[in-house]
Amino acid sequence: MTLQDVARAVGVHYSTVSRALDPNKVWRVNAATRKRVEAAARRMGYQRDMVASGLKRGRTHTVAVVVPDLGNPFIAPILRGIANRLESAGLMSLISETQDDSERLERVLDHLVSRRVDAIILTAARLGDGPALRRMSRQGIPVVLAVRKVPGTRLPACTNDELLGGTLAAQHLLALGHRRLAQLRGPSDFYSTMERAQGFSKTVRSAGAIEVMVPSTARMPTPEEGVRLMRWLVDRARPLPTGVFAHHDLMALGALAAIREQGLECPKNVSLIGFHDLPQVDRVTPPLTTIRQPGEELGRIAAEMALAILNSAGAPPPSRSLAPTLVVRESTAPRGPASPRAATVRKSRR
Amino acid sequence: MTLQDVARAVGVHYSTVSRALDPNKVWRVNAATRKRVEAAARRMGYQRDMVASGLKRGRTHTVAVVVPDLGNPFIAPILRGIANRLESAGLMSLISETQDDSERLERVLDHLVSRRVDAIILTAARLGDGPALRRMSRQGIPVVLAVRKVPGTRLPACTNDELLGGTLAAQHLLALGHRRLAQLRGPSDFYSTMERAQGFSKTVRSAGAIEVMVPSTARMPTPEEGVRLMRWLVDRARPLPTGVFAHHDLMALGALAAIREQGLECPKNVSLIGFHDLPQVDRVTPPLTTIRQPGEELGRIAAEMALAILNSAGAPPPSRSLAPTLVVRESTAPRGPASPRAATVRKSRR
DNA sequence: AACAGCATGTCAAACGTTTGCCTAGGCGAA
DNA sequence: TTCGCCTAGGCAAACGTTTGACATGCTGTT
Repeated sequence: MTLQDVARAVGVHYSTVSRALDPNKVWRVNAATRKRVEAAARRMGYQRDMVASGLKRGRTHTVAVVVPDLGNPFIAPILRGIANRLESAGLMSLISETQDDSERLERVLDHLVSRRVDAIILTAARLGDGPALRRMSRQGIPVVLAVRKVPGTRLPACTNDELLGGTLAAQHLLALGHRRLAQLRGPSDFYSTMERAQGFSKTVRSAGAIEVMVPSTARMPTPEEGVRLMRWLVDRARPLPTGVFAHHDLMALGALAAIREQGLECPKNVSLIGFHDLPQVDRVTPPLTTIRQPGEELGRIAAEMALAILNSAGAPPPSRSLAPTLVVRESTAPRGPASPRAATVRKSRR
Repeated sequence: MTLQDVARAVGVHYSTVSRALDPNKVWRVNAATRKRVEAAARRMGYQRDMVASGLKRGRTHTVAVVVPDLGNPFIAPILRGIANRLESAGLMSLISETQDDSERLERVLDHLVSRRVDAIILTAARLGDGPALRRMSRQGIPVVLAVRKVPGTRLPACTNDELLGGTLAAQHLLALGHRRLAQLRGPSDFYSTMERAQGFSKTVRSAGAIEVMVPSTARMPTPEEGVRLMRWLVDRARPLPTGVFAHHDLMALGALAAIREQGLECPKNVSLIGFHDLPQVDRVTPPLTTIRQPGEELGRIAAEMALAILNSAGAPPPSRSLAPTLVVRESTAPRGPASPRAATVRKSRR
């Protein structure tokens, strides 16, 4: 079923059919023939071959979405935002997972230039991804960053306002009266980790409160790493901070388990605040106080930035950062008097 | 950067370059020239244009993955299984979401034929999707079903063994001594709902226990619908069943809330078992007993079925159903003596 | 010496669109 | 009538690959 077939049926040249079916070229054809062509095309179930069209026009109407980990629940809404926004513009999303592996990212990117995707949306880049991305730009493929920017590149990015996120977390804990705070940091090669940490620390410091530094950061944002870092705090920090900010809800969930495993209670002995507002964290015990990131909107805007580049072929759009919001639930509480029970437990561990 | 460019650099005809770079045709070219071509190609950073190749060969190396709802957490692992398996075979996945809307599915499918995808993997079809799928088959595009089959089509499917899932749920509750059971069913136009319900009912019946029928089914598998159906049970079922099977973890989560809201306790007054083993349901209170479906494997196998069709161009592979497993946690417990507290509460509601 | 057979390359026609350019009328103005 | 303009449509050259058919030169056989 090609233009030829339709043309034969109508009795015109196939180039006429092509034009009749192209909204941008339809003025070149008589209204009456257009009608006939449209009717025939519909009747025969003709569908333009986007592959041939892509070859000729150099536009595949395809955007690659590269994610580190499809299993991470906070990716899903972003993907959704991207896919839906693109679809409404007639583009589709080609997805691929890098498993947070730089070498795999390089392979994937090469493959994508081979597929002549119109643009690449890279979610959750790592700090070291700069060079690979520059290669793409040199090939002329626009790259848009979502979720995490990578410094040292001029790429447009749509991110959370991580600084604000860290600040909100700190402000909340401070407002509850906590004076001794700590954070369980995410992987050190995430840009987001740097900024979140900075927002938090700065706010704590300028309020004159104390931040207990956990020497290590998470290797990956997982519950297991949350357990590990929280255990360090419970084991080594004297006195125990009463307010803790975990850089990822999954880590917070792990921290919660670690707290319990040491005979402590949240929020009685320690208030805990997470990040992302993943689905179901409102249903754990205690329901998690967290910083909500607007995932779907983030994806939508990243897609819009990509579209803007494609349509204007001009200057890259400015980066945007979206404000996260504080969601107060029950894992944070006003600082009570020092708990004798906690003291006992701490002693018992030496 | 085309074959031409490389050819010029090496001093051969571009068709020779094409062959030198194609593993299936490389025997047609001298080892020495092959080396020179490869070197030049690498040096110049040549990447075969898959669009042109796709046009010529009629293979786009692209498989469409159609999902109902990217927000549903049990989709993510499936997507992952598919994407990774396809990628290891050199194909990529084009995703699109239908929002469980049949009309939108039709539009998407049309678009996909236009893109000449090699195959379509449709996850979570609804019972009414048959005709649209038949259209695809007529166009010659192989369709593989994942997660849910649609009866009345001969399409290969990779699904859970839903019958077994329902059976496991019932057996577990029966083994705990429960004699009065109920299920909160999923949407009635899901094939999975039918089978799960049947597996459950049959097992209950043949054990001589009683199934209290909830007259309504969920409109969507959401917590809200879980609340609604569970409320019906608590309000209207006399005496209250002590073992309840929710067809989806999200519904179970809702049911949990409904149970609590009525002053009852899980698992003391009612044992609750879910389905899917979504992430984090082991961290709610009480940790949810559930039926685990092998999501990633399910996706992987669906992808393999698609690949099998593409490679053999012959008979469709047989459908497969994967065995789910029972994951016992703390939302189910042996039936205790009738709880006086529960009785009180029930009275207080009249 | 003639020739079959083989190894290696080149040629050119596809694949289905898009699009710049050309042509054939029709029309109004000079 | 002649000219120029306009509209509508046809023609054919791309886009970058793939691949059957063909050309060339060489080897070994008779």
